[in-house]
Amino acid sequence: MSGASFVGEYLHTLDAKGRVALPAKFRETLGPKFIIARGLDKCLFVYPNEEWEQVMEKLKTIPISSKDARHFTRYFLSGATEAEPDKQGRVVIPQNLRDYAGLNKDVFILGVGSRIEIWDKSKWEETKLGLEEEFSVLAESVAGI
Amino acid sequence: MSGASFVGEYLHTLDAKGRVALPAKFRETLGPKFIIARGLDKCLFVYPNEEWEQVMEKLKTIPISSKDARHFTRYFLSGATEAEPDKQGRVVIPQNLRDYAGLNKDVFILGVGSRIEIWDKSKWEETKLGLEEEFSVLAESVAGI
DNA sequence: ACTCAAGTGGGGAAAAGTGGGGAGAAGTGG
DNA sequence: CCACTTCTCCCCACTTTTCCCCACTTGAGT
Repeated sequence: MSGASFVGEYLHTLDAKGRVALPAKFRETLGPKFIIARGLDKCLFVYPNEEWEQVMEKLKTIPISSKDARHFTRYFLSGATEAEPDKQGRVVIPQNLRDYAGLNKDVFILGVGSRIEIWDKSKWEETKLGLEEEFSVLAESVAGI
Repeated sequence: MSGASFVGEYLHTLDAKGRVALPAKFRETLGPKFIIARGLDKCLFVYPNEEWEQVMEKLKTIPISSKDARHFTRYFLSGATEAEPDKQGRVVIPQNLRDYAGLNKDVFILGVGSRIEIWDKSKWEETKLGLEEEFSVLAESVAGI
């Protein structure tokens, strides 16, 4: 059932107009319209529409009367954007999202199963170094892989 | 099905006449007429008509016998305005609402799912700073994203 | 070596956002 | 009831941003 399944690591560039080309391999699965939002660990999450619907469903169940919930929803949704790529397969990343993820010229685009992530190059390289060491440890704690 | 779904963050200006341009992306969904009301956390809520109907439905279910409820309803509804944008897509924000939200020249307009919010620039920036730190914590507790 | 697809850069038309003038309606005082 | 002021709203004009399109570069495959 669960639709998309992205994998891979791509190094692309953010041009002067704030655009990045999405990896060709991801385009078909993403479809003509999708969502870019603030993600955990200061990267951006890119969701195909179906995945986004599910996230929205969850958010709707949250009562507006809880202050934490209101704030979370506000922050999360105001930091999201509906994107559609141009003829060359590029999307514009809005300024606020670029700031959030600290994106400079070079960015990594990662396939992470049901979503895609966009990272600043150096930030991902650092993170990755850390992960390499922990990898086997993590594998055990996460699941019985 | 579930109607509107606003996302994004836009920095616009309130001009000398008390007008703001609504983001072009929101206009179609909002339609030609909509409601602006006092919102929670000292910002303004903007609802498309359908969403407003639902809010009204909820209010009706509140027992009039509760004093808190009466006060809330009174305050909430008396501060609401029906707005329709001019040819340029701008709406006038009445003085009482401007006061309530402490709006100055620069305002942020946020898409928050079923509604839009209007914030004074500096107030939202402060609020947002606090939220950035809590984001990962809230993400876990609120939704299993 | 040639071809084709993917990624990158940039120019220019169109749209979005902003500011302000002026006619008409509404409110106020004589 | 009329004259005056004030406020609202409709429209025009300017600026900035967006996005659509064309062209170049690189690298992989045949």
